[in-house]
Amino acid sequence: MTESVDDAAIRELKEETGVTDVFLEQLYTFGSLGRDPRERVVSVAYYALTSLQELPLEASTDASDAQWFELAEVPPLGFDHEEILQCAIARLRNKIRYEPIGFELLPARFTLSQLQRLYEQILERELDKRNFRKKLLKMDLLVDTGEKETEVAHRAAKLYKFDTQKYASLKQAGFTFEL
Amino acid sequence: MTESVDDAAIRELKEETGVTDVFLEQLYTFGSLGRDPRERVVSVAYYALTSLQELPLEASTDASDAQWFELAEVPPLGFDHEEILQCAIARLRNKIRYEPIGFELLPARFTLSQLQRLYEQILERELDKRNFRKKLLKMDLLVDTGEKETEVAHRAAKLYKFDTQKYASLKQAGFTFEL
DNA sequence: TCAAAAGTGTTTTCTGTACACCCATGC
DNA sequence: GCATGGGTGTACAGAAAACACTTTTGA
Repeated sequence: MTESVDDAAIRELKEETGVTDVFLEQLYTFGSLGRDPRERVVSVAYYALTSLQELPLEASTDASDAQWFELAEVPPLGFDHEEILQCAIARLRNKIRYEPIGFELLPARFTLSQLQRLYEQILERELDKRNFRKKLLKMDLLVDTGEKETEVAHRAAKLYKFDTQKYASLKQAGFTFEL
Repeated sequence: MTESVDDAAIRELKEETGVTDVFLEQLYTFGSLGRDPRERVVSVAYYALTSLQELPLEASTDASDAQWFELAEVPPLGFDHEEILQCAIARLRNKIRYEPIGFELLPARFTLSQLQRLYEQILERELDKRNFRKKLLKMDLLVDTGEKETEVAHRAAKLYKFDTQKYASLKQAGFTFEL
């Protein structure tokens, strides 16, 4: 009674996974009859995006019931939770095409190849390396941090970060991020 | 307890406005504290699209509290209902660009000019007549009904209808409607 | 010196945009 | 015959797509 639905989502995410300060957005409200055979339940589902590399330690190591799975390896889920998951994936696939949410799934500094692999996995198709770089760099929303990868057994790639401020002001002015 | 949230939306819409059998979609769930100062309320909002021309008679004439307004003439709304309305408009503006929901706001048979005016009003910018027609007809989703407008004081325009079947199968095959 | 991924330009094709006039109809 | 909106094609520019080799680095 004293907590907004958004705040409840933030709290639950933290309690179950230890994850805080990430992209979190309301997904959909599931309200069909019989989704839980025990009683009538309406669920306001949320989804969060974060980078595995930036998970808080406790999230990956503590002994809670929550675990991380590769999408292809998610075990059978209870109730209508498979439907909810598919709904979230559909949202991500749509949204990533016209909003820069891909960056939420990467560390703050990332290489262009990481970014490209991310898009390829989510969109489930291959992208041309040169065209991909051309397009993204032309938007002028990626900042070269001057740093490079370390501990790789090949030529080290430049690390970029996403210019959130600049995106916000461009968006204000009617610009649409589009891949 | 015995009605799904979707069904409740369908029922409410009918009770308040007499409108049935229209596009109806869940919009967003509003769950902040204090949205209703009297008590804690979580609202699952829905929005519907229909053509004024196809409204059932009782909807426009009966003496219920519900009324139709031009968007620019909506009076001050209670609680956070202004926010909800803006959310619906934002959804419509986004969605109309990549899904064929504009047709939900027109009669089953419509002219290309009607369609263009609709898009211009929702997107709030002018479109070029020739380019608009070229693009839409090229998608091959509009069927010429062979009929024409009547009772107009100028050359009568062809009436088209949207090919829902064809769109469904194209969509299946990966096609995306885009304006 | 080899393996592995980083990085880089040009050409061709397609798509979007700009633009102006004749046509049909009712009054 | 005139006012009103219906209907049509072309030229140009910018974006998307196709495509292959050299560079850097650690092992």
